[in-house]
Amino acid sequence: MAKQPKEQEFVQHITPRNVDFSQWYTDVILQTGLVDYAPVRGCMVVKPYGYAIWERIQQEMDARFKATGHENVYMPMLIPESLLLKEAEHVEGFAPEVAWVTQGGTETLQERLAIRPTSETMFCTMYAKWVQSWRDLPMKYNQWCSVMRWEKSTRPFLRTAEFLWQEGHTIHETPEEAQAETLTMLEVYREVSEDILAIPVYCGQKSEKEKFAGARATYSMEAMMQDGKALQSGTTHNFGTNFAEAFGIQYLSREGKLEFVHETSWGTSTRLIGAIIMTHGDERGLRLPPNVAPIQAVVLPIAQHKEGVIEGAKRVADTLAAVGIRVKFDDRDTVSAGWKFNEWELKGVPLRIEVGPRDLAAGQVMAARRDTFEKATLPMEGLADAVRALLDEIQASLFAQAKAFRDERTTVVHNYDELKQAVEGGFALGMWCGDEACEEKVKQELSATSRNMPFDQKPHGDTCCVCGKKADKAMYFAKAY
RNA sequence: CGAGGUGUAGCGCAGUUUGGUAGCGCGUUUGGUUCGGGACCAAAAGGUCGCAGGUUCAAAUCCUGUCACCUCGACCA
Repeated sequence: MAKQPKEQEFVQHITPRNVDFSQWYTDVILQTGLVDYAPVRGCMVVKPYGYAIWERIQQEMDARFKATGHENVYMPMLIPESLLLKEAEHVEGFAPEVAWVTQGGTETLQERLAIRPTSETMFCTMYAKWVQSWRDLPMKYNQWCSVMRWEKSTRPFLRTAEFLWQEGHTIHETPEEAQAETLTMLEVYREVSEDILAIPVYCGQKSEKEKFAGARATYSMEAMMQDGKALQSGTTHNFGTNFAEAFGIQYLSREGKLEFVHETSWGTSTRLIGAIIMTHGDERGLRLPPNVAPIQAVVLPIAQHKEGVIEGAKRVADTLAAVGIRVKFDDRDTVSAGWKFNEWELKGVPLRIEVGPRDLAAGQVMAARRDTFEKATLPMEGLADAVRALLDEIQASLFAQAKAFRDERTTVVHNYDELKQAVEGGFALGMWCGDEACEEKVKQELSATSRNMPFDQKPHGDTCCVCGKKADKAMYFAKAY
């Protein structure tokens, strides 16, 4: 084989993750072609392979949004300053990182326009116009868009100045409905994270200190990365009537009285891609769970210059594609088979299927798993079912590995010493008195933060793991991205 | 945004201390041989040394500024 392909970068070795996790992450995202750095500070270019993963996440999320009664809309990217100023806590929270448009063409604008850091204010403005009666409620809208936050330090997928996300915004008649919506969407996020991305998460409520600017209550799902740090990978908020009061979103109730609506919002972003990388990746690169992988199986003809091999391998690929498996048929003759093995391993394709002359003669194929590197011969007969079963197994195995890692590094702590030790490379679950001073102390001294308060945890005693005072809530603490 | 580090060919790097013709490996192009885990031989092409100023007869090398990336803090999704 004389010629080599353009995709040269794949030759480079990846820094082992246990040596320098940050460098490993950078190596992986660049070498797998997920993203490239943009000529604009803090911005990333999402390349085809990275965008394909995002499209898979979108498909899974969007189907569940529809199934829970939401519709997609699109709001403008520019928000007049006056709108942004209406909810005091909200402005205060976002002001430091808003980018402004001050000029249109050659004219200086009368009122500057914010490039949306989030769209609560825009949705509220429109909802105030659209709602008249209790019969108009609920309104449950979502939008897929990008937002901009002028961040000081950035990393592709984890924190960038502009990022892709979805933001759901809903308004309801009663506090109970709004609360149910907030928790339902958190459950949708958990399901996508665990069932599709194979990322186990801790769901719970944020502390007062950590909640969203303008929210009455914020909930999050927190995933553990392979360096033991927490990644907040989805949030839902119950605003109560905070924004409704600021924006005058009122309706005539069943009793004929003017009432404020109860509002929620919820979001997940391309940060989830960062979570996939840092949860599953290894020394060879990405490991994509089959349910989110743009390519679930790559079919490689082996010794493809020999007669009938390409045709035989193509039939295998077609068989799998016919039952809906996402297959890539790689018959490039410009690189060796060994080259392709390494390239697809780097890109994290869950299953590699080799079809050579000997396999074709024997009526079988060779299947190699990306998660365990195990190889098995599969008979041609009933191949699609066998491949499906293998993909399911890989999906389950990646989740199990991630969960075992997380559970092993989650420590129940009873006092400050245990807390201190636990947040070095993992999560601490302890009782907390609810005092912000304790969070501040942990942040200052241990550079860890409160993550969330689990719903389903029984208290492990009743003394705060930070100050020792009486406590009635459980709280996860961890260093976080 | 604070402290430290890096920026030289598509990629990875040497050269900078002590200023004096721009180097190496991989990749790329062409020809040939190979082909079940990153092939081999031969020839060739490829760089205003991150960017902008300054010092000097002369700057990759010294000075100033600036941008990007990496590490550790602060802030946040």
